[in-house]
This record gives sequence, C-alpha cells and structure tokens, in this order.
Amino acid sequence: MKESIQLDRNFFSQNTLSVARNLIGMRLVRLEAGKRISGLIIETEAYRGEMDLGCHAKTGMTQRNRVMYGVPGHAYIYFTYGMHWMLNIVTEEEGFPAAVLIRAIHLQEGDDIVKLRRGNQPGKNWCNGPGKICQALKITGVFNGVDCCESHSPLFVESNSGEPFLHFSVTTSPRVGLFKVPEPWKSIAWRFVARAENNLKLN
DNA sequence: AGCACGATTAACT
DNA sequence: GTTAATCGTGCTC
Repeated sequence: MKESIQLDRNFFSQNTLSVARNLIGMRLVRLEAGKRISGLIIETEAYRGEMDLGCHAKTGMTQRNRVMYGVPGHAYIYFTYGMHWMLNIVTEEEGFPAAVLIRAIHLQEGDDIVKLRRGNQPGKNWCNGPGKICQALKITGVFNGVDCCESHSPLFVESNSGEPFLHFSVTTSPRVGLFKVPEPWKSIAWRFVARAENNLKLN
C-alpha cells in the first residue's frame, strides 16, 4: 500500500544533480496554521560548489549563503531583486556548499489560500516561478535554515512510498537568469523541467 | 553595482 | 495565443 512519506536526509545528501532530477514529481508541502498547501515539483535547478560560478557559494562562505554549507535537507532561503524570496534545499555532505532551487510546482492542496495571495493572476501563473511559489506558500526568510527532514517541519517534501507521485519525463536546459556568469556555468544544463504531458493539466 | 524575478506592456502570429 | 523588452525594489558584497 502506497503512502506519503517525508523525504529524509539521506535523499538530500546525494549528489545535487541527482537530487534536483529526483525531486521532479515529489510533493512540496507547506504547513501553515495546521493547513496543508502543497504541489508537485515540476522544475528545479542545481547549484553546486564554490567552483560553480552561478552558485552563491562562488565567493566562499558569507552571512547570506552559510546554510548552504551546512547539513543537507535544510532550507536555504534568500531575498533578491528587492522583492522576491527564493526557496532552495541544501544537498550533499555538510561543508560542501550546494542546493536545489525549487522553481515551479503544480498546486494540489490549499488553492483557496493561494488564491488570496495570487488571485490577481490567472491560475496558471500562481506557482510557475521561484518567487511566485514563495509568495503563494508564504515562504520568507524566517524559514531560512529550517530542517525539512524534521517531523512537524513547516516545510518539507513528500514521496509516494519513495517514488514520485507522477513519473514525468524530464528535460534539461541551462539555468535561468545567469546573465553575467562565465561559461561553462552559464550554459551547463543543470535545470530540470517536467514535460507538460502525462495529461497533467497545468491549469 | 549587481542581482538564481515578476508584472506589465507592446509587438508579434 | 505567444515572445521580447522594461524596470521596480532593497539587500549583499
């Protein structure tokens, strides 16, 4: 019998590219005032190590990026462009800075709450960007560093008995928004996107 | 100074 | 219906 199981630290301690790929089809869950807001992860990006010049860790440890150097499975959340929060989950072994950026989800629960925050936009635009997810699920810097592998965490990821809830076919492409980043990092295909087939109506 | 972005607008097909 | 261009915003380094 299949059941929803919270992803554990072992999952996130794997290579960042594997984690980014394997998160596709898993379910991101936000517990807010006892209610669940959740959705299937359909787009991620890998950021891996100080040598990756697209990664925040390229300058070494700073106040902002220090949780990326910590224990895998923790949330690395930062603020950018003056208005947007971004959600990442830390990967690989402690001391090696790496994380997966959650870029898009397909909403499954809590659409009544999300509508209050994103209702000024059509439903297809509610969670199809990293800043939009954080607005929809009310994820802000107060969750920076929370352990997504702890029980009763306000933020975690579920599998379907260790499997994704949907087996998407996945395409890769360069990461988004790295304008001034040198090659090969600018073009390396570390972005993972679920293909919009599988009769999954993206609203 | 430079962002791991999003909403709007303006051109397209 | 889509794609391209623009720029607000405030925090980090």
